[in-house]
Amino acid sequence: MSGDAKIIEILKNAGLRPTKQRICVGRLLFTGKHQHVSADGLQLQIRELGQKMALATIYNCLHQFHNAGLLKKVNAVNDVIMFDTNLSYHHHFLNVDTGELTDINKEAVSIAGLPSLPDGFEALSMELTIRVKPQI
Amino acid sequence: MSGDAKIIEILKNAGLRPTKQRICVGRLLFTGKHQHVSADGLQLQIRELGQKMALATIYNCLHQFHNAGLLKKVNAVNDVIMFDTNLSYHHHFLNVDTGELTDINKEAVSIAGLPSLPDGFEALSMELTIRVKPQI
DNA sequence: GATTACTTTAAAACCATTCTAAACCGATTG
DNA sequence: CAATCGGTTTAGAATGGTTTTAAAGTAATC
Repeated sequence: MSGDAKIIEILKNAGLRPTKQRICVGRLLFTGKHQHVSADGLQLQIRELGQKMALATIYNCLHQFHNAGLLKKVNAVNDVIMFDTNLSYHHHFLNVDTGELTDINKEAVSIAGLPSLPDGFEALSMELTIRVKPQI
Repeated sequence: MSGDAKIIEILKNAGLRPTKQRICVGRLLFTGKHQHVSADGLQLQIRELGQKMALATIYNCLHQFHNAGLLKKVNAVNDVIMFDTNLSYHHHFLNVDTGELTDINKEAVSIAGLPSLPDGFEALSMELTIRVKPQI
């Protein structure tokens, strides 16, 4: 697989051994197209490729990728942890029926006049979530 | 308990029978001071009062109060569902270490230029979450 | 090629939440 | 007052996403 070279490069740069499993997950995630994934959803994708991987391994991968700064963690929705391959500052529509997330470009929203932080705290990130549901 | 009259009134207006348990939880929640609570945290408070209540009952209460519009549901944090007695539109600081939420007055932030919703969807609510952590 | 350190895995454990089915009110009626 | 009837509470079991464990497997190093 020629495409794997790029994935292996990404993993090495992140200080992660390019194992078979991490390459497999990386191939699904680092496609250039942003996406929101859960461990469970990934396992389904992997199954569809005719492969199999322990759920624990997928969780490991996702957390390692996250710690390495390759993924963003999105607030849990419906009890499921979601990861985002879009690392840039942006916001989300949240479909409350399905838990599906859709990116909102940061240019589409302007947030002004931020409040001062509580004493002794520093801000890590900020995210606007707009809860939506299908019209009846 | 004279203070209970007000709670019973709230429950009746919401179409809920004023049972011992719902009054107990209501007394803790509808104090006039806004707060963020979880089922588990409430059970601790109740224990400290020398009383006891099944966790399932507390969950029931919280969901019934929420359905009746007496509580807002806040996005789960650290796998725990949080309810907010502050029903007005506002935002939150989220202490990522503890999961603790702090209100941000809506006046403190101005959000402009909202994006158009996906086709066929309607917006339910919107919330800005600023993740913070204690400075080292 | 052997050693060492890290990875993966299946299975068990965990833990917040929900479900179940039985006991328990509390109001209403005869 | 007793019988009844609907909603309510409860302990305990079940659920389901996530994490841990300990053993087997694999990659890197010498």
